[in-house]
Amino acid sequence: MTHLIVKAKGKKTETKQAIIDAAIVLFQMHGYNGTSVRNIAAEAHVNVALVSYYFGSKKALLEHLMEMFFREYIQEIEEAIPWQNKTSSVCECLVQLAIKLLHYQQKNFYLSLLVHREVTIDSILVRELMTTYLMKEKYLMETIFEEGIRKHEICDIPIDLLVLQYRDMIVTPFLQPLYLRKVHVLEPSQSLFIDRYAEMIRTWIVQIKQGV
Amino acid sequence: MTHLIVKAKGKKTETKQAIIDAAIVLFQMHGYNGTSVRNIAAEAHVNVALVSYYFGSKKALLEHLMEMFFREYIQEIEEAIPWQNKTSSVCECLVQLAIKLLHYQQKNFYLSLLVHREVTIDSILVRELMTTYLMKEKYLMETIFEEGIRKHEICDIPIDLLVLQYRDMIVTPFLQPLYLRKVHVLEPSQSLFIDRYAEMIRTWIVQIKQGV
Amino acid sequence: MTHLIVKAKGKKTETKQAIIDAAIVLFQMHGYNGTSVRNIAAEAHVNVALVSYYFGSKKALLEHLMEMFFREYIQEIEEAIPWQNKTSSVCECLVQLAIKLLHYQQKNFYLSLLVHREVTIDSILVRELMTTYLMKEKYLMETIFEEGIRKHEICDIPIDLLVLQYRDMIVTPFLQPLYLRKVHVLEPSQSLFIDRYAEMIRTWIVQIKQGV
Amino acid sequence: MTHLIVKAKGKKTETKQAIIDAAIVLFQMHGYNGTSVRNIAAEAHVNVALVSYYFGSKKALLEHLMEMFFREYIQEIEEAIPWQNKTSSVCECLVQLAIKLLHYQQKNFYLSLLVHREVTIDSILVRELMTTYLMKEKYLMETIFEEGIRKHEICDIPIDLLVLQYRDMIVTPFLQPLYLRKVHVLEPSQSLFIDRYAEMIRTWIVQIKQGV
DNA sequence: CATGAATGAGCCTTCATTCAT
DNA sequence: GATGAATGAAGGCTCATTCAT
Repeated sequence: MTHLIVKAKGKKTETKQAIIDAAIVLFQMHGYNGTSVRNIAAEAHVNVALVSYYFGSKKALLEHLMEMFFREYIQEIEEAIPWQNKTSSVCECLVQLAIKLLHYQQKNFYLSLLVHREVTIDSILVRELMTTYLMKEKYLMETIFEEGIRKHEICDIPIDLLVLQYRDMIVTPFLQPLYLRKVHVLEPSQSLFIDRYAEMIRTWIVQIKQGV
Repeated sequence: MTHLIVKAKGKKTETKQAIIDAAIVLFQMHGYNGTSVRNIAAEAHVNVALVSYYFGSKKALLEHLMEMFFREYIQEIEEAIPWQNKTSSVCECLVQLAIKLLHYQQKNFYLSLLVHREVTIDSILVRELMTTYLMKEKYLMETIFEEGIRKHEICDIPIDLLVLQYRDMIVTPFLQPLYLRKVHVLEPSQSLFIDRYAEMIRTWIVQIKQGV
Repeated sequence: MTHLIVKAKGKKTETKQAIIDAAIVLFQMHGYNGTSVRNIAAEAHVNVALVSYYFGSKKALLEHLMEMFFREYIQEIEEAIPWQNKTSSVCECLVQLAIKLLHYQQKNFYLSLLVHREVTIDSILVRELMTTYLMKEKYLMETIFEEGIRKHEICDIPIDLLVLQYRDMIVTPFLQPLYLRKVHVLEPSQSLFIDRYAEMIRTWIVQIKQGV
Repeated sequence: MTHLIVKAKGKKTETKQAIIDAAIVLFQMHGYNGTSVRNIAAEAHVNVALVSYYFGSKKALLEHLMEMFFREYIQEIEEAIPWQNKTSSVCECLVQLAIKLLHYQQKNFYLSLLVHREVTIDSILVRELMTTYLMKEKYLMETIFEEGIRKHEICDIPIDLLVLQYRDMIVTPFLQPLYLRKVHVLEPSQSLFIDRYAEMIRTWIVQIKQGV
């Protein structure tokens, strides 16, 4: 009896996950509006009606994916704020955070792609995500840079521009992977990529450091 | 007589332009797949069939818009290569080019938005644009940086990463304007924005300059 | 329980059949290109989308109908080849086959009409049907006439022309029923028609018989 | 001045003829409903609006073509009735008429094709053509057969069936040319075809002759 | 005579979703 | 939980025709 329920629940989770995986791949590839619920169901080897059944609607499925992404993304940042790692310098902390976020996005490659692109479109959902997660992201990053400036580790450049540039470098590989791939022959999904790319970020941080 | 001909010709151009304008606004707002030909026709106050009549298909209309954008965009870069402006330094040239491209994108605000986002999706068209225009963009930018390094104006940092970062800063305001607007309270479409943003780019260029 | 399953299955078959019936009537009446999917759906009292749902496309629906017709049509011929009815003469066999085929077409009156007319238009589908079914029809009929000539029952007239003429007589009432109806006041769909028309075929066969 | 008018008129006829020719080819190939006015205009290298201008409507163009065909077709029959050629026998007259009509249709190959197929569809136009031309055709042919029976040249077989069979043989090559071409490897548009095919008709006429 | 822009209706197909089973 | 038939709206596009030039 218990076994049956567990199995049932297992099957439920399995189906739900299959839909999520399929949606991530297809949304990333063809965009939200370019992907049909039937495409997703087919890719997931699942009945069409189950998408509505589990997620309510196609839109709600997208929301679910985006929330998934941002929740963990923000958590990664929170865990990296400097006063939690008192030993290291702020600059080192910025480098480590960048690397963490790059790894997080690489691990969730397709999901990151779709989220970053879809955030580009103005909609109620996106505005909510902006105020909920991206403002928090900005706030947290600002906090780190402020700490760096306070400690005279970092030049006194306007903080918002520092954050903008910093975040940009972290996001770009997963917003324009096709550009990197085709034009720069860089493959953001490859593990070696981050090593090289982090070097660039490190260089940038060195440059904004207070000249000795 | 002449007047009549002009008027007649004007009507065609007028309709075509109305469709283009409407398409730019709507594609930018809801994405290509989120915009219907009927939406465009309605926005342009024009009969639905005229979209097919003038552009062949919705897809061809998008292609037209993208080609429009890139052709002039590349031209702006070509006109800015340093040995055409012998008086100025390479670094100054890079700043001037950045400002030019920011202005070009600001002038074609919605068009830039839609192009940058749509280039994010893998498709035959996008791959063609990549090889036709974006590889040229990269080549031209590389040429400038190479000149800078050759002249010992710029630190010997890997050129591809310099280009990547440089282009990033130029493109971001028009790829993620919503993020800038909502999170950073910056309005990339405002003329004041460029003044401030250019300052950031200038700072970055100062940082990659060969220390004296 | 069984009842429910039967009913469920019945509903699908019911809808599919309604579409088929409606399509036959309308294709026959206004031609394939003169009939819209909406016309068919309306005639079948069924949602428009179900035509695509069950048959994939309007074209595939036509193909389905034609295959339906020809499969059984050829089977009727195969069952009538003389050495399966050893008792009767070849000539009698030809008469019987003609009557069988007339009855088959009369039973599937509208279907026959549409098939024969649509076969008149050059297309990939039609070419396939030609090589798959009509060449087989020709081959089978030739075999019968050959047997008749071998047995000296039938005059030694070129076989291809015999087949052409024979098939013609069988097909015409269902290719030009309007002509028969309006000009000759013959109604090929009436059961009496075949009796009379078969007499004509019988006369023709008597004429090609070896004079005693 | 006169020259100009003549030239203008010549151009008019030229355009009209180009449309007619194009329409015949395309209607024959893809059917009336499968051909668009734009297809015709393109094939004729003529502006779209001119089809409506010269013929009023697409339907009227079809009517024009059909009338064209039937008017001359009937005339061919009228010129062949036996008492106008008193020297020859009725049977020979029937053979000659068949050959004439085959030649007429071969000369107007595509036109014949389209007319015969389009007559297959029930419509007001077709019903009019039936009563105007095809009933006359039947009447004229009956007259000839009656003469043959009266003169004891032809067996006393029901006249309507004789006419049906006779007309059938004449029309079939131009109603089902694809069938003849693909299945029987006969090319009704080739001049040699008629020689062979007429032999078949001759044989048929010999068979319905009063045995001596 | 000829043009081509414009129209509104219609084409076939696909959409996200619902519902009875 | 899962199925697949069913729905009504909307998708992109083509149609025959008109009309100002």
